[in-house]
Parts: sequence; C-alpha cells; structure tokens
Amino acid sequence: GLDPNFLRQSQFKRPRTRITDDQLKILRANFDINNSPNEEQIQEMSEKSGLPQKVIKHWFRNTLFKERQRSKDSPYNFNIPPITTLEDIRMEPQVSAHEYYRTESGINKRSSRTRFTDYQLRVLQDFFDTNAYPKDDEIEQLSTVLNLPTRVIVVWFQNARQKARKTYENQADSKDNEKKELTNERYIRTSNMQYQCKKCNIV
DNA sequence: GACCCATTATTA
DNA sequence: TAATAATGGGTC
Repeated sequence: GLDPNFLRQSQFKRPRTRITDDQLKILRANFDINNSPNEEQIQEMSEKSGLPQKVIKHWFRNTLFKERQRSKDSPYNFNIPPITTLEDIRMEPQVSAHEYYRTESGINKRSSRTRFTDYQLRVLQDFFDTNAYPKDDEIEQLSTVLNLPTRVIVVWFQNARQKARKTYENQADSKDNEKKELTNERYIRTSNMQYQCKKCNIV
C-alpha cells in the first residue's frame, strides 16, 4: 500500500512563527510605503521587529501576492452586488470589504464565510472527483459558471484536498476496512510535486 | 508562485 | 457544536 504520511514527512519542519500585532504593524507600515524592500530595509525591519529576515521576505511575498489577487478579482467583494441604481448607493453606504479589512480602525475582521449553494457544491464536488487539481483555465471556467471569485474556487479545492487526505489516512489507519474500496479515484499531489492516484497507483 | 496543513473563526 | 471557509506561515 501507499502511505501519504511516509511520502510527505521526510523532514522536520520548523515550528510556525507567529507574527504579533506589533510586528505586523511594523511590516504593514513598511509595506504601505514600499512593496519590495531591499536587503537593507529588510534588515532594519528585522532588527526592529525581532523577526528573522527570511520570515519578513516571505511575508512580503505573500502579502504582495494577496494584494494583487485582491485587486485582480476582488475575491471578497463578490457578495456586494454591483451598483446599478441610485437607490443601491443609498442602501449600501458601506466601504468595500477590502478597505474595511485593511483599515486599522475597522477591527481586523476576517472576511465573511462564503455560503455555497447546493448547485455550486455539486459542481465543485463532481469536478473534484475526477480531478483534484484544476488548471488555471479550469478554475476560470468554474469561476464564471458558478459566479464565484477564482480565489474562492482555489481555496475550496485546497480544503477539499485537505479533507480527502484526512479521510484517506483515517481509512488507511483502520487497516482492513472495506471503505477503502469505496474511495474514489483522486489525484493527490504529494509534497514532491508528483501525482499520486489512489487506487490505480499511478505516480 | 503553487500547494500544504494546522489553525482560526464563522455559520447552520 | 460540527462542518468547513478562510488564514497564514511553511515547503519546494
């Protein structure tokens, strides 16, 4: 048999470092001034915050990436309908989710949870059952068909894979369980970036 | 940059 | 309180 744990965990991982609010404030302030700091600036932030330079670099990479994603398709604004009439403007004097999120005064709130419709879930699940790793254009298609931001689609597949792995491992643990036979064929990518097909054993 | 995955936090 | 959407730091 094949054991995902074995394939995945070949080394110890550094424990996740938590960035405190104060540290975040320093990073954020610098980010607002300059997206891509040079070595000198990174070192300065490192000294100020006590964060390893590596962590700072990574944070800037991720934050810049997210920022671009956000402005690209406004993933967290999708539930705010486009304004078509004057009344809509009157009815919704809200700041955008993005601005709300970023504003310091607005209590750093996580964007509200997407409620998928039954139809959306069915389509997503159907797709997942044959391919757990949709290509960019496939995500794009799902996005337009389901009227969901691409970001939401990507996250859904990420979580679906996570869930699939977990249930698969549980089944593997309880040895001779016949449920194993019921496992759908799914391609799960291992950490070595290889594809592994459950059941048919293709790598 | 894409993905992993423990964790967080929002809803039914 | 369970299910799971979203986050963020980690790896390659």
